[in-house]
Amino acid sequence: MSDSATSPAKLDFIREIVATDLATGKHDKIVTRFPPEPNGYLHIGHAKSICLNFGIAQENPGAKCHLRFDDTNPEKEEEEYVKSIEEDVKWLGFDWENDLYFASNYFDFFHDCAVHLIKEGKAYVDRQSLEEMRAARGNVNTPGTPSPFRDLPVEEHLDRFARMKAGEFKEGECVLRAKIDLASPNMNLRDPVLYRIVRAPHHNTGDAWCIYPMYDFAHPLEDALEHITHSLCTLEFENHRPLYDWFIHHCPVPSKPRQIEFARLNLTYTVMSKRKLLDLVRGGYVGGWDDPRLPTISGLRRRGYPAEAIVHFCKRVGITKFNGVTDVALLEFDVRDFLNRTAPRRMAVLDPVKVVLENWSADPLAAAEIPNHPQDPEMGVRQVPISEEVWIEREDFMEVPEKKFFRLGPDRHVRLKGGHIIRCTGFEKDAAGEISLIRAEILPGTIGADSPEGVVCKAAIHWADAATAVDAEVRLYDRLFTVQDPDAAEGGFLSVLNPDSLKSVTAKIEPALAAADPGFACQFDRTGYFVADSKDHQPGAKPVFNRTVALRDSWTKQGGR
RNA sequence: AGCCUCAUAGUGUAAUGGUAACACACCGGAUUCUGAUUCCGUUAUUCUAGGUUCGAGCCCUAGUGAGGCUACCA
Repeated sequence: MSDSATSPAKLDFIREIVATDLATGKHDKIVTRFPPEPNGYLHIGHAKSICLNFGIAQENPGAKCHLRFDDTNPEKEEEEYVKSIEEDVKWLGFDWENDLYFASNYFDFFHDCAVHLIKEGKAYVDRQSLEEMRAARGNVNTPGTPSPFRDLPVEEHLDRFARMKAGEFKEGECVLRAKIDLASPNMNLRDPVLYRIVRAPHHNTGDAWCIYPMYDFAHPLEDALEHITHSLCTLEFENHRPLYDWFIHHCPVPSKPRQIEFARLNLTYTVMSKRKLLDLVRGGYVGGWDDPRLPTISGLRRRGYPAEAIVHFCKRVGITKFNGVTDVALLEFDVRDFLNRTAPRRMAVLDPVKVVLENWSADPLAAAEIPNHPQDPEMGVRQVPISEEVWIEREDFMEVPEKKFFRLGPDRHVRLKGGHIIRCTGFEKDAAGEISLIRAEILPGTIGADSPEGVVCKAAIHWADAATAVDAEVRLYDRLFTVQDPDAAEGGFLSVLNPDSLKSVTAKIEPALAAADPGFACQFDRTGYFVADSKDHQPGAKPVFNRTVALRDSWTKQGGR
């Protein structure tokens, strides 16, 4: 991976700003942060943000990136999510070192800032109902109208806020709002809510608090407290920036971070909404957050996607303000590219048909010596047992070969990869008309040798020795969704779940593959490779893959993507 | 509708105001004991209309199109 995408030559607009701030002396040390809310598992979209924030920290001497949990809403957040997020960030290869923070540890500071704003006459406790507030906010065409509580004396708001904190009110009875501009064309500035009452245990602070700060209020304060220099977030927060700056300006904060927005990652055929992923998990449509059909980091990990490939992909898609949809083929290219270079090969037959080598004794071979990687000799070779009966892929034989079919058929030759060239001498069918047995003869002396004069052998196929192959459950994964915009489909996104996203077959796998991992199962995805799904999906698990399915796609030229 | 943001091959991105390029995808060819990989090649791009300028993808104006905002979520 040493192409231009990873070289420092190109700077995206955010890195450009960082470089300028360094050059002009505005900052001498850069601090970024990745601030997930622990309300679900991380997905490939988060990976883009992680690579950006931690990437900038890695690229600039003395810079660092914090991992901060933005846990200001106790109703949605759980400890399980905190753990999974830490694990996923680490797995991607990033390190926050000692800079692990929780917004919930700043609750006292947020509260002090709120009191400060009230004293300054810039915040007030509103006792209107939710509906009243909504109506009074107006809409994009009509300005809002002031709450009757807006201009009560400061002391009264101070008292009221203290009683909110003390738990004297019910949920929804009152909120603390900033006093900004009810006529602003930017709805975010129409006296946004700062604090609301939530009676729910917090994963970190328990029941110490019954009032919780809103994102718009808390986030700039969190950034300032941690001396974040560049607070990078997605485009939907553009309209929130004036508010972000307002809080930085009016609260007693120790630094002045700058919010910069970039486009979130959208992938074709991929649902990235946390809400929808939650629905899939809770509804039992998938096996869990780490189901390999999900675009979660943990799902991709189980699917066999290497972290390096994901990171490289994130660098390649770049950082802009253009909200587009990236073809998932770009991601798959990186996965293929990485696996192709690093994964040792093994053979497995997914849809086996037995071949009897009738003249086996003419040139018997105890074990075929097969390279672990076709281009990398350093990966060595392995001995694959072979005997007079082998399994081959059903689709590697055609009773009546098509024009461009190069593999086995009646009286045709094919190479058993690493072994002999064989010639088909006959076949049997079962009652259903399916091929049940293929008869063949080996061509003695063809191991490690070119085809003899006059023998046409244009393909090498994979196989498994019938005597030693192990039966293994192989799961075939395809995309979970069949269209790229599930919302557009009738009946919501669940109606476009791909029924073929998961199939299971019993395959014949070579002993070396079976021995690699006792909990072994195989997966196939459209990247075209088998990858190991060790059941405990250890970060270090080495994927292995076989060519079979890699070729299936191009053989059939199936569209369907 | 008001405000904010964005607009470069099919997709994602590059290009101090100076020859529009890279990757993926596609198509064609060569090599190949994986129809993979590798290698070579083809096709195709600045939303529209004005303006500034010797010169505009870049600056200005208007239009068009797309996304965001009208939560006691983040």
